[in-house]
Amino acid sequence: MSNPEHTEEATKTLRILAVDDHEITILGYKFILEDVEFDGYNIIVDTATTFESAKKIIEDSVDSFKYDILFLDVQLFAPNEDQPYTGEDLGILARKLVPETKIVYMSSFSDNFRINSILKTVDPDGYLVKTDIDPKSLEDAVKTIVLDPPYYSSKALGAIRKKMANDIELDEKDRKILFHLSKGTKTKDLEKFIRLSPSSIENRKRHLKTLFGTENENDLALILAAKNKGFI
Amino acid sequence: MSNPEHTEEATKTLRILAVDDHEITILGYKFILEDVEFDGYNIIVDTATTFESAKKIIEDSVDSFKYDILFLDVQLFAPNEDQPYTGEDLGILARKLVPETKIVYMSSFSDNFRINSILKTVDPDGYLVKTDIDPKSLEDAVKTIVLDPPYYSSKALGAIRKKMANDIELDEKDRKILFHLSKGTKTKDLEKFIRLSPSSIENRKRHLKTLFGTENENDLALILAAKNKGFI
DNA sequence: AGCAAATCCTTAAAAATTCTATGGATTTTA
DNA sequence: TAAAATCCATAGAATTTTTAAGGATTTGCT
Repeated sequence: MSNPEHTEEATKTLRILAVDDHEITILGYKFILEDVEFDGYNIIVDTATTFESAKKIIEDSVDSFKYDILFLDVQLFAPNEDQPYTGEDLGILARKLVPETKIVYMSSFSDNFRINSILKTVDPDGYLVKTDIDPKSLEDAVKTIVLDPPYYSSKALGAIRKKMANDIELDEKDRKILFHLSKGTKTKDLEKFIRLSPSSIENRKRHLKTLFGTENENDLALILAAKNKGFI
Repeated sequence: MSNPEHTEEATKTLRILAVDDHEITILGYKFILEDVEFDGYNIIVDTATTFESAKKIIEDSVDSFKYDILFLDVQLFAPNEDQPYTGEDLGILARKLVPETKIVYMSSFSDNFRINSILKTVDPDGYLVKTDIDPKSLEDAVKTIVLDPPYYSSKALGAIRKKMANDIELDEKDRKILFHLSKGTKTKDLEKFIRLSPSSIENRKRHLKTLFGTENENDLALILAAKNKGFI
């Protein structure tokens, strides 16, 4: 279990860093979290609104106190301004720098592809879909994450459940095909993202359609079925 | 959501069938569950201690009232008396007969292989490892399962987390090899369970050992590593 | 210790699967 | 309707998996 520096009984401190590009959201977390009654802990919430500033704060913390929990927004930047780094990258970085620190993700929607990816690359101690969050559940989350992780919010659990219940097995190339198709990439352009010949891509697409029970239907039907089963 | 037959406001009834081969365990559930305060529901717990009796009760219920929740013990029988049917079979049956009924599993230990199998074949609305259960968590479980399933107890979530965080991909044959090896089956006897030649099995075993980082170690090291990552 | 059984490892050929290029039919889009 | 994109079938190439056979090593048992 994470072990914050503290004197024996007096006031134990639980240090949290919340990273979200919306200032107002951060204020919400800070307001709720610093109010949580939890086993005599004094909860302190620091904040950051950009990848760079969060990175700096975490790096600085390595040699002094370390944070007990990191709350990371999955979508650190607006999708159109193509910033190179996301919340996922920040989590990967943090795992290296401060492995004992618990990491919790928050995302606006339950994007299955993203959830699956983060569960593999970061294996966070918690995953909260924002619409699931209210003061009480956030409090539950903090306690569970400290005492007996992981904590997954209801919608996150829904995505995980779908994935676990699935007996369709896809390899990396299949997943990439589905992902890029769902982003609107045209079949003929897929070869730029996936190291396969156009005809192989077509073969795999046809194979995917039989797997998902959308034979002789178009690509839209395929990606809808894939979404439905939690792959995208 | 499941909709038990009840008159408008008066007393809504929540019907539960608990199946476990240990009488004493059932009494525990009954005692706790019928005491739960839940939104004006009157909770009734019926019980069964064998596969056959449970099957009969469920079949009979199809044409009258239907149960809202089934609590099923994973290990319905002692492992030595090789009864043909397990809690998993009962769940599969129930899903067919009464698809609206919520199904919850309880198991004595967090056997990853079993959990993974049940999550695929039955996709239950809840999975509780018995050592995680106390009156409060059981109450939470019932409420969550009725209102917003699924509910997975802490140790079950641990197993699920391991699985989701894994990037090792095994096919059915690999999984069978691991499973039978872990049961003590000798390599030369594996071919009776898996449609492969002895030399293929050896190849796959070697491949598995590299995947799990136990190259040049014995089979025990392999199955320990596989257990550790949640595959067995 | 010593024997037998089981496991481990290599090699090489057979079998199966996947990839690829090509050409043409069909559908979608502008 | 013309052009572009998608869909589908075929067949040879490339890759991976399976299989058989041999011997080296380890394990289990008396």
